[in-house]
Amino acid sequence: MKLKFELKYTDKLTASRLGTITYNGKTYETPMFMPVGTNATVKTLSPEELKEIGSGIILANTYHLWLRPGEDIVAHAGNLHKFMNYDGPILTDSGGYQVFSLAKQKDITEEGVKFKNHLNGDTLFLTPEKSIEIQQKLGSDIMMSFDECVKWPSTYEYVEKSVERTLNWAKRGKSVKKENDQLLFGIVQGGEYEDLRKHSAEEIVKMDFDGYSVGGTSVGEDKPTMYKMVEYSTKYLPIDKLRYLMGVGDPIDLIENVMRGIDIFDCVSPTRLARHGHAYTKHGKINIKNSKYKEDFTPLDETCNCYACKSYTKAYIRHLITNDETFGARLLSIHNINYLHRLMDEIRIHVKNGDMKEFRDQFIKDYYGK
RNA sequence: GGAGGAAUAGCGAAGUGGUCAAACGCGGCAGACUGUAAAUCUGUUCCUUAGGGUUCCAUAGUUCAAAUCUAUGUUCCUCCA
Repeated sequence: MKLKFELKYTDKLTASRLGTITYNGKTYETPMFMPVGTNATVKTLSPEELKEIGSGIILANTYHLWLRPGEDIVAHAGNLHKFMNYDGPILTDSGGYQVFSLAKQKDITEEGVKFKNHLNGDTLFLTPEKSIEIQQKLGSDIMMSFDECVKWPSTYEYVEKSVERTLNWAKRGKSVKKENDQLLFGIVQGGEYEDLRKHSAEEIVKMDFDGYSVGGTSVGEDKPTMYKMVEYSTKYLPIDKLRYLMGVGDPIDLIENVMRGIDIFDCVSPTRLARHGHAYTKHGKINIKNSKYKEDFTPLDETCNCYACKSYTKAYIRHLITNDETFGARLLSIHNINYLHRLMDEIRIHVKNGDMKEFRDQFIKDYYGK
């Protein structure tokens, strides 16, 4: 079944938007946060738990599923939905992030990217065509173009070349796409350079993708730079298509970037931080391993409605985490993803109310205590 | 009763004359994490007023210098009776 996006409302004071995604008879509201399940699982959580906390689209990763179990096995299972038992929408990243996190600069050529398989040392070669072919076999609902996620900072000269390469790759990927229900998104790159972002966005829009991503953020840049990168990108994107900011999930960044016209976000933070013992709360991020929680028999966040907060205390979760008990990671993952989903709920209300700036300022006071 | 062996920081364990406040691991205390090579990684962990001070079972020695060598004692382990 095909995923459909409808823009419902645009804020007058900011670039914030409200919309709906319909898929498989269900409607999801945007702006939305998407949990990451790289390896065809949102680490420690079942699909039922994800639905319980209100997850909509979730992510999976082309590169990792290509290596294991292999796209053919997923295809033999039916598709990714059947393989992992998730009937909500699934978005696959193209492997573009692995160009940033795994490849060396010299491994990147016009043709594609050479990887050293971290599992057995094989040399692998991923191209834009190959990435789309794998994603088609995986059967995700939203496929991403294969791009180069450039490290920050990078020189203008390097980013300029990289943008051309990513545009080329987008075209090549699109050319092998079959006519089916899968959507394909283009990705805007261009580093922190306004004219390169503009060029990247305008050219990618000309290719007419089903939606657009802002890439190349959350690679170590400071927040003002990230926000600029987003602004330089979204202002050249068509209003009626979904806009996805890749890899961003810090609570304040969700608010700031909704205000800059983003509809959907993904980030590993809630689940990784959970496994490392951290919880988002109304009053900032806490480290449950800190000894001050040893005898704290209150919930992670008094204002939270999640399963972990309804039934368990900080002291107990601390005990689980310090003993490497998986249940602790699961409780914190439930809590953190739920926190981001509830934050998006609030954001939607404030977009509708037209008071996003006030909401942002109050959030900063509560979260950072200033 | 006899014969061997061992005692090192919170725990385990290296070190067997100077480069030793003492490797390493665990535990403890903190920190980082952004389209997940991440249930991972980093720092720190005798005391300190930051100048130093006090350590390697105890005591007495040898030596310019001892965790390291000697003597005695204490405790523990193994084997034999």
